[in-house]
Amino acid sequence: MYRSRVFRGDMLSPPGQQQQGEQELATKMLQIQSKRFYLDVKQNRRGRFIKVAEIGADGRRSQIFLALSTAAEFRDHLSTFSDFYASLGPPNPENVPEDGKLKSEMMIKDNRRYYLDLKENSRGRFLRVSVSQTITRGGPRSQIAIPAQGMIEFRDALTDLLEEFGTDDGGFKGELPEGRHMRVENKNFYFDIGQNNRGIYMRISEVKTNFRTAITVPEKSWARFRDIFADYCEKMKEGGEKVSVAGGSEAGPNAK
DNA sequence: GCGGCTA
Repeated sequence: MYRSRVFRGDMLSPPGQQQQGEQELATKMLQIQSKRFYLDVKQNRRGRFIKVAEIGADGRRSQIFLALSTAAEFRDHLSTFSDFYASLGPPNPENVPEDGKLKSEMMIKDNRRYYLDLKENSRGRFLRVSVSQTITRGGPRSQIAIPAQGMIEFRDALTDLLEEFGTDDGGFKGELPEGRHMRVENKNFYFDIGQNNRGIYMRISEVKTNFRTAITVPEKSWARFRDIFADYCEKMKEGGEKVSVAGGSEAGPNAK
């Protein structure tokens, strides 16, 4: 069983107040055995996605993110996995496959790989979903385990959300800002906005007659670049006396 | 009332 809510008003709320322009469009909670799963449909400027959070009985938390298109793929896999699970006999302690993987699938979205493994251990059977290419900065682990008995319930909840919000990831679709050119004395700078499978970026190129170099700045960090730049502008305005810009956590080329 | 073979 699950409970659900849909937020209408939040879709219209100005970006920035929640999670830096991230809106929660709907949420469902399902209790599967000792675990709770939260399925949150969210949206930011990159598009729509579902955050799946697993809360263990002890309060331990892990979560994965799925683009809506990937969530749809996952939903279809869940049907296949639960069919397969239903066809299985009782666990046989003698006949365990390598690493206990009864059935596996993989999904790829941009630079992420999602591994779906139906596994079994002494506690029973479960579907492990793990995500590779994850920047693990002390955050929750990108891996969840759904008890096999709950796969159908999970699929149905996912289906409800996908029926309401569709399977279109949305986000930018080639509507990136125009590039710009700036000339400073004998130097030329170009600002180009691009997009690849890792996301949106700005390419800043310095072009002289026989010299060209460029840096690529992920969209995620534009604001921080701007802040640092602005900070230096301020510092230089204050006068040439004690010019010292607090470095903070932003490391220079010689910092360790 | 869990619990999912590490970094």
